[in-house]
Amino acid sequence: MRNHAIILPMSTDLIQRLRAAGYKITPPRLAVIEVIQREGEHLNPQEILEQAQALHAQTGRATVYRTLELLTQLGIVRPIYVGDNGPTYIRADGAHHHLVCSRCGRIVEFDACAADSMGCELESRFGFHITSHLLEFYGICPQCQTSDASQSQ
Amino acid sequence: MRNHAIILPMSTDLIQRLRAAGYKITPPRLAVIEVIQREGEHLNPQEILEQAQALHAQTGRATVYRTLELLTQLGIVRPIYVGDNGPTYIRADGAHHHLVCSRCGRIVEFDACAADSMGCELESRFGFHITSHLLEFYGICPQCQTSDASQSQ
DNA sequence: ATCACAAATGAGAATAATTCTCATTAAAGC
DNA sequence: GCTTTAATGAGAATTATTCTCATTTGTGAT
Repeated sequence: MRNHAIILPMSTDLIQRLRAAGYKITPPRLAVIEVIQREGEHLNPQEILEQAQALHAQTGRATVYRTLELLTQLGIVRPIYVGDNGPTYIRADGAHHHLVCSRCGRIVEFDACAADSMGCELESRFGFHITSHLLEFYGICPQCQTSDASQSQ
Repeated sequence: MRNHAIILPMSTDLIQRLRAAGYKITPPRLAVIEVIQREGEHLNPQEILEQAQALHAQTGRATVYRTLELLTQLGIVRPIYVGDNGPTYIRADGAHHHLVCSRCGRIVEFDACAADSMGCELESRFGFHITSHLLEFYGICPQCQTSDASQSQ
């Protein structure tokens, strides 16, 4: 039974990176990568499993965890924890900017970010090759400011 | 049996905040707060439990979770996820700046931060009352840059 | 100080999330 | 096509977290 039947219009460069690092190109890995490439942001392991299974039915849960770990190692994806939910995965390039309410968990995303310019300085200062960043501000949202102090969501 | 026996040189203002929000001041809560005040950063729930039990022996695990949730709601502490470990708790004031290696998980902390100035702008733009922030850059550390691509830790 | 009441607690059960184990499969290079 | 070895899926095992419920204990009123 051939599984190559799935025609994935995958970004070939990611496959190259996997292969270059000595990893095999397998249907479950392709499925997970495809899911993240396509749907992208903030999927949790369960959701990634489900969507990967839509592409490659016999994909197992353990393999999804293993693949996410591998892709994280390779700097392709990254777990992110926002609010009180478990991890969700995002592409490890690009930036994420959140405004998080400590009281109700409400999250606002914003764009403009002074951090971009900091990247260069840090690169030379610490020798890191920086690929992305996360900037989160915490505080109390307008709604929670006006309502009673001892409430939730 | 009186449990008030524990003399805690606690910052009274936190007690005030708890009381003001209608919560009772109990030995386990005092113990957890004391642990975080004193030791402060990056303790996980297990460690917080152990240290709280050193202050108030009969403190239960569930209560630690409940107290951490409460303190998070009140904006006193905040869970933080760094590397592949579970949550650890930090005081919700002040800022945290990390440089995280995607490959080996190495973490470098840095100080200077352009984000402070952004806070004001965001406050007026979104109406949040901002109390702290987290800025994390992700990339590859010097050590991992020089070593082979397919390695870990 | 005592009382009444609701909130908070501890113990352990229940659940959910993640990791491990191991026999089987299949990708990659020859 | 054949060999080697990494990768896989299934489910067991483990770990972390939440829930349940009977009991205790702060708190404000008396």
